[in-house]
Amino acid sequence: MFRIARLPKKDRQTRLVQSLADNPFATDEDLAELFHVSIQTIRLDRLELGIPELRERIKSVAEKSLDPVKSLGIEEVIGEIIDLQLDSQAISVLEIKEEHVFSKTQIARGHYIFAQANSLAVAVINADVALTATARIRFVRPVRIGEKLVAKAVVRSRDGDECKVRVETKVQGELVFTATFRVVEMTVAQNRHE
Amino acid sequence: MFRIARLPKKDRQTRLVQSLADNPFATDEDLAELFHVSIQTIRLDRLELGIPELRERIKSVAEKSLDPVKSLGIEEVIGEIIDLQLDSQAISVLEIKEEHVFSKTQIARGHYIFAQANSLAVAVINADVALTATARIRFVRPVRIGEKLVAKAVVRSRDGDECKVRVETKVQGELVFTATFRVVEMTVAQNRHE
DNA sequence: TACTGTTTTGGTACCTGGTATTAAAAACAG
DNA sequence: CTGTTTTTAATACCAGGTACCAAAACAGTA
Repeated sequence: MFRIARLPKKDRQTRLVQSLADNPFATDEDLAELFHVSIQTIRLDRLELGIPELRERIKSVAEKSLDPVKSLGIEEVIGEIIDLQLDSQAISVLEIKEEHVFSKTQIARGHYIFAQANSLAVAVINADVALTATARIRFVRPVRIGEKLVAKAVVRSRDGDECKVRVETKVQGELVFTATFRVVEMTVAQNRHE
Repeated sequence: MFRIARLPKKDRQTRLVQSLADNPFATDEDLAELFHVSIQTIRLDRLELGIPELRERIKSVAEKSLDPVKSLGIEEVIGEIIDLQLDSQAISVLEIKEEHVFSKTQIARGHYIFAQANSLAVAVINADVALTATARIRFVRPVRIGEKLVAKAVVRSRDGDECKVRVETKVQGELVFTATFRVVEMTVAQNRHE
């Protein structure tokens, strides 16, 4: 009888963490088989690593998914705003991932690029409520999966409750998209009809 | 000693279903207390109603949330295409739901309206790959939650691999958004780099 | 009132996937 | 070869059940 090669403790534990990360549903028994060790060893490992038992793991996944915060399909603002000077300028970053591209070509769908620019244009306006009225946009070159879009919005002019906002989106300094938005502020009175 | 009012079986069971719908984490014991009956009664009820035990309920919630299908922010095409005549015209419908609006005002975010129009403009083009090059768009009036957007795209002109597509979006016949896209077809040769 | 059917309880044995603890065996290192 | 680390084993116990059986409690009615 020959025994199967076992990993050293350290290695096993790092693999265990990985393993549970992409399959939180594994029981200790499953893991024991996977690593060719006894159930007790797995339990010791979990103890040392502070990993909770199966049921707790599943529960926490379920709780997260039921959390109202997450369930908003898209975040409040598309892209992460990293600089914001109200009524002046703002910058946001968006990394193009699999869910943003055409599966056939791996090229980003235009409306995500637009969404980043549009939500930035709306966010930069110093008003309770701001809505896009018109826009002229240009896709300079296709954007591919993995590229990081940096959008910069600048408020160009202001006339009463209307602003012109210019947004330029670049990938590593290279211009890929431009847009000019006319954004209007709205009084909440709008809410009267209903 | 007076006993607390109990519901008839039928009522209890319908309430039980509701109760578990908005809190799948309740144990039989919790439910027994809630309805002032014994644990066994709850179990009989679950049996009759075909409701699985706590752990299975939690598990299924967790599985759903880990399902790769759900995690795609926006669907492949925004809105449901109900008519499509390639290179000529197309129509899609999108109902504005909670996830599409600003929570403060219940008004639809511009980029969803744009996304519906943009993906329709791209879909109507009879080509392997079509990308938006430029667009001029106008939001005629704000769109509110619950409204059904009907977008109609018409191919206006064609010049080699470039098309002009006009999209008008209406709610019950009332114009709320217009856009003119310049869409280009792409040869897959684009994929050469990388 | 006594009989009958439904509904509710109670109790027991058993299951899964653990925790907690103690102890022995094996592996490895100096 | 001894000391330490690592791995196994064994046992008692827990939550939240399933499956099953029998005793109550209640309601209607002949």
